[in-house]
Amino acid sequence: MTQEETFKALVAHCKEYGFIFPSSEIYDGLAAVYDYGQLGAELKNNIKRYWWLAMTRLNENIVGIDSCVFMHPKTWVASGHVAAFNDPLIDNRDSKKRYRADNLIEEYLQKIEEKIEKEVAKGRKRFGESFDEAKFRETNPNILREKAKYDEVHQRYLNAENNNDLAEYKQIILDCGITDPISGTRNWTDVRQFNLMFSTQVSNTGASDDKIYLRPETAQGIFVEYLNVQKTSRMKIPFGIAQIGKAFRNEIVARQFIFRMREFEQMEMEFFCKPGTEMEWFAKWKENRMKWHVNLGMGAENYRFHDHEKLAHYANAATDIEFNFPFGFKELEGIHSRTDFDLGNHQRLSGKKIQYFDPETGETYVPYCVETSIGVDRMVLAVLSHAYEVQPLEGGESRVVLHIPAPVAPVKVAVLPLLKTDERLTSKAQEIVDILKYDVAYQYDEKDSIGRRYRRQDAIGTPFCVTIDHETLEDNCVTIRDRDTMEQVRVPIAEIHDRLVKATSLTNLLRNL
RNA sequence: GCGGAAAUAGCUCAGUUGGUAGAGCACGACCUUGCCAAGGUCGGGGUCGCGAGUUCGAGUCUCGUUUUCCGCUCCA
Repeated sequence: MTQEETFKALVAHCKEYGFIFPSSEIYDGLAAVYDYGQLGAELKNNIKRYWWLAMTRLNENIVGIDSCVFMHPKTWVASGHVAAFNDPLIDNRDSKKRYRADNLIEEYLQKIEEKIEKEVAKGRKRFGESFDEAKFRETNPNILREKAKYDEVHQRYLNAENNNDLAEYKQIILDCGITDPISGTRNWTDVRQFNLMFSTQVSNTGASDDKIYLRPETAQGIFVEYLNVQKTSRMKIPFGIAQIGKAFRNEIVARQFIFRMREFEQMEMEFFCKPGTEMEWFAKWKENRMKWHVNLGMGAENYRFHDHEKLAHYANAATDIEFNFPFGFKELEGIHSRTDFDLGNHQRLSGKKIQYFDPETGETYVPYCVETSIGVDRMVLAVLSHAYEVQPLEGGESRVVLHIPAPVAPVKVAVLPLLKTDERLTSKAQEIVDILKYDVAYQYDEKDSIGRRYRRQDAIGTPFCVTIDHETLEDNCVTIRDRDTMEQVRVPIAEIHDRLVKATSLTNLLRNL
């Protein structure tokens, strides 16, 4: 299978076995929205737990919070989201290219200015020393014509911008005869606003400006709670605040399964430090985060850093951790040095002092911030796409197996009586379930042949199968079958609890960090 | 958003020139079997994505629409 076919097979597999479903499928689905099923939810929760414990328990100076999707509208003015993502866009049907409508008009105006300057230059050449530029500009008919055109279009453009009048943008483009620089045609679509942020309104204010946004990132929840957390936790710089939560972005094109969804989940940590030390922390968190990823055991060669050359409006250093997805190396996590951009802007807009008094040096400053930001859904996709294998077996057969790292696998162990018709075996199996169920996610299965049951567990990534056979009744031992090697070992029932907990809990993963 | 392709049972698919919707797997019951997807019998499950149109008659032809995939585009 090609990588593309494998990816399609994975998507189908996720649906068939209850990991991930297209949302609202009975109504034909909703584009780029997916629901997590019974197994996907367990997998996702385990991944979140791994991150949360690695952040908040392994670092004494990091605490976790849970802030709301709804935030005061000024938040998004402070963060720069309102200003940065309101572009009116237009497509040319012939070249299939998309442009910012305002840029097209500005370029047109610029060309008029150039024409005027050209005319002025001509006049200067013609009249030489005696050239009166000011008078020439006021009297030359060519210039006056261009100037009038410029003023009219400019005024309409400003009005359109102020009123956010999309139809007027298009009318200006049509009236000015602006053509596509590539196709040279005027075959334009309507102008559309692609605002990144979803909005809704709170209805109890009665005001006309009661629009609020669904947060496009969880980070701002951390920034606006910075003062509360810093004071109540008695944290001293440097310290961090972690959060897991939903975020919403109205992507123009949301595709590639759960890689880019309009509703998604983030795990973000903002680490506050003294200005001037941010590059040290940036380097430390790069290393720390990469270690967290590689520690999952999916192969260090499948990760790489990608440093940003073009920096976002808030950053003075930025890198991505990319993962080798079936469709290539793509961003899995971002690590940004955000300076004091966010806290500084919140201080300015809220009028609240967001400053830290350093008791050791006696300095007062707005802390700098290093952010680690990872998409939970992308992490789920990384795990699933790495885990999926159609493995050839002896005799020309094959099995579909998910090599999910045991500590994040949705089901850790399957308890299987060899025969369902022998009550001694099924009751023994129930005893084993009772031993395991408080600490280990399990499935009990007595249906179909033992081989078929093993394959079913392989398909959902269960790392271990415990099988109860007739010998068990004699020697109180069971076999534990390994998902990846398909090998079996015989183990006393008294040992299985500790053995399985050790092999599947997050604890050992965390110990290696 | 533009262009191309696709949509039939839970899954993978077949369905002839337009003429009574099928297979395998899966699912349920029973029989047989028992360590890597065994066999048998019986059974449940589909307004053929949705909506119009053409036609005596549409899974099949036409148009629209939704969703998915691919390419472009976008992605603090």
